[in-house]
Amino acid sequence: MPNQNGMGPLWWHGKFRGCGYRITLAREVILNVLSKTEEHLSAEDIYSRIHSKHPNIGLTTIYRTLDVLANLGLVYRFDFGDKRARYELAKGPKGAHHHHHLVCTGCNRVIDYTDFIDDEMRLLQETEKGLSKKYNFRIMNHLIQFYGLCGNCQAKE
Amino acid sequence: MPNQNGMGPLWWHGKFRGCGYRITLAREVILNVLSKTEEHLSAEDIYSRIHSKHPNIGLTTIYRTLDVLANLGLVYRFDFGDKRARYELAKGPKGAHHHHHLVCTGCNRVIDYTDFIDDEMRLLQETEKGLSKKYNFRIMNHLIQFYGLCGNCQAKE
DNA sequence: CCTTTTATTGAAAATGATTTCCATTAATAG
DNA sequence: CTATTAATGGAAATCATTTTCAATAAAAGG
Ligand SMILES: [Mn+2]
Ligand SMILES: [Mn+2]
Ligand SMILES: [Zn+2]
Ligand SMILES: [Zn+2]
Repeated sequence: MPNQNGMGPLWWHGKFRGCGYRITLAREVILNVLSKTEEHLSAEDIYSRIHSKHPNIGLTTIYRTLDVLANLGLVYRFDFGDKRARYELAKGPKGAHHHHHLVCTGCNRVIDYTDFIDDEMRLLQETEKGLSKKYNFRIMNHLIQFYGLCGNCQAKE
Repeated sequence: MPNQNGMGPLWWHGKFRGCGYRITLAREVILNVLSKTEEHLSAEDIYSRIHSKHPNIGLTTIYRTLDVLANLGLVYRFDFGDKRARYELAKGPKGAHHHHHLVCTGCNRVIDYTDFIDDEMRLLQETEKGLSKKYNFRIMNHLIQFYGLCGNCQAKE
């Protein structure tokens, strides 16, 4: 069983090696930051969380690494309307549940929710099946977001 | 009944006036372009479709107008992953059906679909109701997109 | 119509997230 | 340990979108 903590090959090393990618400090550190938060971090967010301990890891590398991770399907990239890409781990070793998002258009807060996810998934699956056939479209992924006002922002109305 | 063709107050004039916005040529023309296409146009797309006939309408105005229209809810703004915002009329006088999108990650083609929309809407409504209560979140809008490969791009695999 | 008020506009400059360049560094195969 | 070449960082470039500001033109009132 692949190690999940201290040393030894981590869960993602295999996938990396298999694709010819090298295991580097920057990549370790970036994945580490992502696996330790519930938030939806931007490239700069990650940079600033890393920078004090690893002043030699540049912002450019963060961008490049996030690109690699997104292509590998290890992270999801989102657009929550604040003009910068935000990322979350697709599925850490913790096995976080699949979820969707509530996005507040007032303050840009993002709430993860898993309620009704089962019904959603069921519908999505039927829909995917139908659409794949009708449009000859191979669906790989989906995005569901609700936009509105969080409690705070409703109060400020 | 508000006029929909040649002259007389158009369907959107009321909404505009009510919000203190003025009716201008640029706005007429931009809404006109949007109402005549099935495509999901970017600001520049609109600019180039207008420019030969109205060389005096600047790109800046297109951006500003699209902002106004989006805020009024007359157009929807989308991010289909090609690094530029794309727009479609929310509901022209033609009363286009509510729909969602299939987005090809290979060639960026976007397909409108309305299949299963009724089931989707039913689920969305229940979900909205549940989420509103649980998270005290007032949902105003939703986004559903499927990502994958269109027929052409599957062939190129 | 004519005048006044002020929203709207265009052109140019600024912005800011993301990318690209390129010389240097370091992961990995042998 | 050495060779190969992917990965990196810093500076410069990109490029969609926004801001600035002086000029223009809707709309309201006569
Ligand atoms: Mn999330
Ligand atoms: Mn559409
Ligand atoms: Zn809020
Ligand atoms: Zn395609």
